[in-house]
Amino acid sequence: MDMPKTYSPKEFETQIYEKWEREGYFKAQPNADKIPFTVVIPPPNITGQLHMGHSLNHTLQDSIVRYKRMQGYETLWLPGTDHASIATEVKIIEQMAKEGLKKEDVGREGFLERAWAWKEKYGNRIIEQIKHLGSSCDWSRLAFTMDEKCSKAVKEVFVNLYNKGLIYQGSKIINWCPHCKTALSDAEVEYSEEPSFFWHLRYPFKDGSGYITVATTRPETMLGDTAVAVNPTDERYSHLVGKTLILPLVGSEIPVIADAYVDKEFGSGAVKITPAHDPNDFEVGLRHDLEAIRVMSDDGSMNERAGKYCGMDRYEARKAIVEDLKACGALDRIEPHAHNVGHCYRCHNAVEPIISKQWFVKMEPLAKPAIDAVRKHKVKFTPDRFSKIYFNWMENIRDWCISRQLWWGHRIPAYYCDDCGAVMVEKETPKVCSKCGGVHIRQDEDVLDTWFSSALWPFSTLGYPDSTADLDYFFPTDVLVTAYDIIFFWVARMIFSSLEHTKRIPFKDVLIHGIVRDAEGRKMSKSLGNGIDPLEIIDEYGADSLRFSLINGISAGNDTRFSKEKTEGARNFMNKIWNASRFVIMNCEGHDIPDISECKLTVADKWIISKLNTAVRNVTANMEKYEMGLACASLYDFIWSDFCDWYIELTKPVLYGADETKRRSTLGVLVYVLKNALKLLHPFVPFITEEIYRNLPDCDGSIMVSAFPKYDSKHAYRKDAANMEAVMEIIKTVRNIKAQVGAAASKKAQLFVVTETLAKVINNCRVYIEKLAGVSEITFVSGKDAVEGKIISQVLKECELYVPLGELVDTEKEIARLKAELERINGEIDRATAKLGNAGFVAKAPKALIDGEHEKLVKYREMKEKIEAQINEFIS
RNA sequence: GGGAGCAUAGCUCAGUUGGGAGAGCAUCUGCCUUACAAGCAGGGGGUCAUAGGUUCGAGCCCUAUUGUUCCCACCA
Repeated sequence: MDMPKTYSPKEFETQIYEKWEREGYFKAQPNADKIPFTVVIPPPNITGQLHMGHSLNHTLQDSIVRYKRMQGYETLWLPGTDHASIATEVKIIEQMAKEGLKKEDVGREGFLERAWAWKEKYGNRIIEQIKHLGSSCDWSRLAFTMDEKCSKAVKEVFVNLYNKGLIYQGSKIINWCPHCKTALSDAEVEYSEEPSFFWHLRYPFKDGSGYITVATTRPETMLGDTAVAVNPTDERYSHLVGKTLILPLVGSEIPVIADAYVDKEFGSGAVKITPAHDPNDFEVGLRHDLEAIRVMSDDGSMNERAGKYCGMDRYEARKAIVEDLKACGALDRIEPHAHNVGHCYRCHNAVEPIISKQWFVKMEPLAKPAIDAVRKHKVKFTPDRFSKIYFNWMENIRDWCISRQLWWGHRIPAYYCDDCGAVMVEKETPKVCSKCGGVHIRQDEDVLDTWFSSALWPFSTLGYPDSTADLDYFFPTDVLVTAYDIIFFWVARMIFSSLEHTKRIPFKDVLIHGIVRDAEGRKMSKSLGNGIDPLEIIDEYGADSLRFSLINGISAGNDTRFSKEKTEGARNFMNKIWNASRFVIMNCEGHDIPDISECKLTVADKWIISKLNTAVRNVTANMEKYEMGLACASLYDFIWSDFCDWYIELTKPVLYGADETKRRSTLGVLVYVLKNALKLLHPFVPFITEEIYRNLPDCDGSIMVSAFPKYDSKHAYRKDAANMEAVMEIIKTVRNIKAQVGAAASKKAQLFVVTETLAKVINNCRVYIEKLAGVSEITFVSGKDAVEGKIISQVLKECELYVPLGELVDTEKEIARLKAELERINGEIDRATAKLGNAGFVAKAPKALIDGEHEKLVKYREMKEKIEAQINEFIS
C-alpha cells in the first residue's frame, strides 16, 4: 500500500487517462446485444483554447456518458472540432499581417494552405486539453467539420435543398461586417445600446414651397435616399404625397410617398428611405419600385456613388456630411439618442445593413416540422422553459443567409457557365455546362456559414449521407449538452436539418446549462481579463476537483459562479475520499476480506448499508433527470457525513478490538460500502475513484467499466437503521452536554440512562456510545435519584439521559436550560394540538400525516412530564 | 415593444409532484482523538423580496408590485 497521506492528483491523473485510452475503454461500436447511448460533442473551434465553459460542458457530458457506460449501454461520445470559418480566417489574417502580408498577396490557394497548417498545428491543441479533464470520448472517431465525411454531407445537403427550392440566391439586405468583409446571418449580429444622436434633416421641395424634416441615426446613408415616406393616414402630410424633394448635397429629385410602415407618432412622421442600406427601407423600396443606391463599399468606406465623399471611411463621411448639411442649412437640429447598434459577433465592429447578392435558406418549410418535433416532445429541452425560447425564434425566423465572402470553409457547390450564364448546383464539379456544353465554368467564390456544417454534426459524423452501420445503430443520438447561448446558432439548426435530411430527430434530449461566471458574477472574457484557465486549476487542484466544483450543486439552465474557494472545497472533499479510502485499505492489509454476503451485519453495518442504498437511489433518480448537481450533493453528504464522520468512527472500536471475526466482517462492509460509493462517484470524479479502486483489496479491473450500483429494497433495514439513529442521537446529546459546560470531549463521563424501549439497543451499541461520546460507563437507572452529584439531564424521545459532571455543572444555568427546553416542547405541543384541532386538517390531510401528529403529541407530552419532573428535582 | 430567469443565513447556492427551512464558505467555542488540521466536535445566524389570493396547510401554486440579470425584435 503506497497511498500518500494527502491527495495528490498529479501523480496519477495522466497515467490513468493514458491507461483508459490504451485499454480502449472509450471506444464504441455497433453491438446488437447492447442498447446504444450516443452523445456528440459540441465541437470546439480550432482557434479555441479550453475555457471554463468547455469544462462545465464536458463534465456534464462525461458524467452522463460514464454513468450510462457503467449501466451497460454501448456508449459513444463522439468528439470533433469545428473549422470556425470566420474566427479562423481572422486569426490567419492576423498571423499574415505580422509578416506584412494580406490575403490577396498569397491568393486563395496560399491562404488555404496556411489555414490547414493552422488546423494541423492548433486544431488538436484543444483536444489535448480536453483530455486533461478526463473526457471519455471515442478518439478513434475524432471528426472535423471540414473533413471528407462532413464535407460530403454538406454538399449533399446543399444540393438537396437547392433542388427542392429551399436554397436560393437573391439580392436582399444582409448584415455586412466591413472588417471581416463578409455577410453575416441575423444570429451572428449582437446588438448593444450606444449613446448616439438623431440628426434631423431638412429636405426642401423642388418647387420651393418649404421642406420636410426627417430624422436619421446614420446621416451618411442619406446619399442613397430615393424617397421620403409618410403614413397614408397622416393628415399633416397627405397633401404633400407625390411632390418632389431635392436631396441635399446630392441634388437628386426624390418623391414623397405614402407607406403604412411609417409610424405617425414617431419623430416628425416623415422617414427618409434608403433601400440599399436599411431592411425596412428595402421593403418600402420594393413596394414603391424605388431605386436602391449603395453608397458604401465592402470595406465600410464610401463608394463612387457617394460623390465627393468617395473613399472616406463611413464615420469620417458621417462627420463631413453633417458639416456640409449644416453649412447648406439642411441640418435642422441634433438631439442625443440611445441607439442599438449591431456588431459582428467575431470582430465586434459595427455591421452595416447592405443590399447584397447572397445565398439563402428558405426557412419557413424547414421550421414547421422542427417546431412540431419539440411541441410533441420528440425532442425535449431540459429545463423545459428553453422550448419557449426555441419556439419564439423558430416561429419568427427569417431566411438564413448562408454565404460568406471568406476563403476558409466549405466552398459553395454552385458553378457558373461563363458562356451562357447558367447556374449549376452539383456535388461534383461539372466539366462542361449542362446547358450549353461550354467549358468556361467557375465555382462560386463564397464559402458557407460555419453553422451550416455544424447543423449536420449529429449525422454527418456518423456517416450521412451514406447509410452506415454507425448511423443505423447510434443515430438518433440521446442527449445534446450545450449552453443556452448557442440554441439558435446550433441546436435549432440541427433539429430542422436532421428532420429534413434524415427524417429523424437528431437527439431525444437537449440538456441546457448556464455559463460559468467569475466569483463576482461577471461573464469571463478576454477583454475583462477575468478568465480563469482550467488547465491552471487542474494543475493546482486536479481535474476531479475542478469537475466537482463546477458541477456540485448546480441546476440545469442556470449560470454558475466559479471561485477558487469552491475548488478548494472540492479538493478538500477529494482529500476526504482519499483518506477515508486510505483508512479502509490500510486496515485491510494482511486480512482476507470477506464478501458482503458472508458478513455478519451489526446495527451500524445495516445503517450504513441502508444509507448507501438511499444514496444509490438518489443518484440514479437524479441522473435520469439530468440533475447532476443534486446527485453530487447527495454523494457529498453521504460520504462525508454518513460514511466518514459516523460509520468509519463506528468501525474503529471493532477494528482496534480483539475479535478477529468481527473485524473481518467489518472490513467486508467497509470495502463493500467504499467500493460502491466510488462507483457512484466515478462519473463525476473519474480519476480519484479509479486510483483508489485500483488499490482496493479485491480490485477487479477498471472502475470505469464496472457495473453501476443498483437500488436494492432488501437493504433498507428500516428497524436497525432507526435504532442506530437513536444511538447516534444519544452520542450527539452527550457531546452537546459536554460542550455546553465546557468539558473537554476527551474527558470521560459517566452516563445514566432511563429508558423502557432502548435498553437492548443501547446495550448492543454500548461500545459506540463509550467511544464516540467519551463515556466511561453506561448505567441503566429508574430515575435521577439513583445518580449522585451535580448532573446535566436531557430528555430524548425514547430515553432520559443524566450526565454527572461535578463542579462543571451550574445548577442555576441547568434549570434555566431545562425551562427553555420545556418552553420549546410546550410550543411543539401547542402546534400539534392546534393542527389536530383544525377540522379541515383532520378531514383533508393524508392519514399518515394525521397519525404522525398524534404520535408526536403523545411523545411530546411524555417529554414534557419528564422535563417538569427534572426541573422539580433540581429545585428541590 | 415581446419573452425568460433570478430574489432563501454575512457570501455562494440547493430545496424533486404543497405537509415542521438546508449545504458549503465565512464567523464563534473547544480539540494536534493513531484516515484526513485540505481535519474533528459543538454553537450562533433566515418575517424564504413585497402585497394579495387559492388551500386544512404555501419557500413551492395564482395575481400584482419592486429590484436585478439575460434573450428576442430593432421605430427611422
